[in-house]
Amino acid sequence: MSEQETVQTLDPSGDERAPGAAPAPGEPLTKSVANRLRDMIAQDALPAGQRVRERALAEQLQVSRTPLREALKVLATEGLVALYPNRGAVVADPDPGEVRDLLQLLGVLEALGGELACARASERELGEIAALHYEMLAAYARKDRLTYFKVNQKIHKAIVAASGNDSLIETHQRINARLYRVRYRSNSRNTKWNIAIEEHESILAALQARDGAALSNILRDHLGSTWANVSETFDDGGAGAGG
Amino acid sequence: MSEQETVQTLDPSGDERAPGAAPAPGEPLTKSVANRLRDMIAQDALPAGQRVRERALAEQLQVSRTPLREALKVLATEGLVALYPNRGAVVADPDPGEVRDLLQLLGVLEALGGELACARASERELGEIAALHYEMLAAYARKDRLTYFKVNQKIHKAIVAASGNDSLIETHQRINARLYRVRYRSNSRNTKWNIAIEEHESILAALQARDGAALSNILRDHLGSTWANVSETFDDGGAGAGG
DNA sequence: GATTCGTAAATGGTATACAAAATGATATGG
DNA sequence: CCATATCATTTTGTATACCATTTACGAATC
Repeated sequence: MSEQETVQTLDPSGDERAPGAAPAPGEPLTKSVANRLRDMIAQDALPAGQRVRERALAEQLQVSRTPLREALKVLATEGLVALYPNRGAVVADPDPGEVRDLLQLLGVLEALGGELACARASERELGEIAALHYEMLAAYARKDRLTYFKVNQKIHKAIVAASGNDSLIETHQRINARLYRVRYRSNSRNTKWNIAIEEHESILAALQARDGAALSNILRDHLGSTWANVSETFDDGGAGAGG
Repeated sequence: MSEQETVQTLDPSGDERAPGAAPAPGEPLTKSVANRLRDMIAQDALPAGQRVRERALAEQLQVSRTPLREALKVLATEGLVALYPNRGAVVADPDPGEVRDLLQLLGVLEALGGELACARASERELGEIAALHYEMLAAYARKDRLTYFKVNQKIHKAIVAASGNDSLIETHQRINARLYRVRYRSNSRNTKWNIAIEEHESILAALQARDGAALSNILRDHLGSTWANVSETFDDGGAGAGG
């Protein structure tokens, strides 16, 4: 029960919005449904690899098949589900190689984000990131893995957001969403927690020094460490880890 | 007339496939329609900023509104059209700032692609890229801007493809598609053609030397040059160019 | 003459109905 | 007992119909 409660608060966007069926007025159902599906995937209400039955899900969400199908097309474009012609949709279940590729991609996205953030971020933004950093340290001290994970996500999101590059921000969000579940799973088993903390100290230092080149390198390496952790959570120990 | 003929051969995918209404058997209409819409946008059959009338376009494409609407949702997710609730879809018309952001993003994507390509590309792949390079030089010698543009696109696509990172390849393709029209327009007016050629010589040299770090930097700078050219094609000379 | 309000036409949003394909069960033959 | 073919059921794909919202046009009023 408490497990369910905890998971329900998971939110890849990092924003705290009502997860229930509270459609914004005037908002198209397709968009609302797509948001709800993303949450359901992040929370494992739609587990990876599971087939999606349109009628059943439409009934569950209290909408017709039309907006649900449109939403599934959107999620498929985002890579969160896979569409098989005449055989429906399946929640994406990335294999180790794909996760590795995505993390590599995320690495350069965050590297650019950090570089731009150093050049453009306001003192207000840097202060907020520092605050999140200390929030994260607090969660680490309490060994509160869930809070740590959420705050950690917020930090990386905040750094990229400070870049001011909207296309980068959106792409980063998109790729990150595809990795959300895998990273969440990895977070609950990660044994090299202290290393991640050390790297985050470097991140904050470079950011506050506005050393874009340094931050860029650190962030890329940091995502490399993430792969090292995530790959351990795969049964085969991480096929394709070499490179 | 010849202008139309020329434009009809434009193809952001770089592949030579039939542009007409030749739906693959068993392929969902949504996918087919989405492909056709992408082509129409690339070819200016759907000009940037133009409103999309669902009923008229559905009739023109000989499909019902349902698959067309699903395709529009996909294109909107890709950033090729903008959706306004209850007011329909408009073909995306990126402003200078957005183009600059997209090129910056494309720069790091290609930088990663080049770095990985140096490490992983087969001799066969390197040979093909070299061949494309000389094709490009031929087009340059003939001052054949259209061929130059298409081959240039193929080169960059081939480099990223040689990275072996599927997520990177797809993301690159996605971002590139959003820039296609703007870059095509820029290509036909570009006055610094020789600079681009010189940069491409460096690209090929670094690639053949498998110098990933060098290629990475060159590609990022190359996209910076692209922005320098593209920004000139905006009426205001490129607002937001500073940074 | 300009502006505002009202009405009508058009457009997008959603639901439903129908058609085609795939899945699974069952029966039949080896 | 297993393999295979056939048929019923289920599910997806597409088209159409209906409703809500927006927008354009015109008339009435200030």
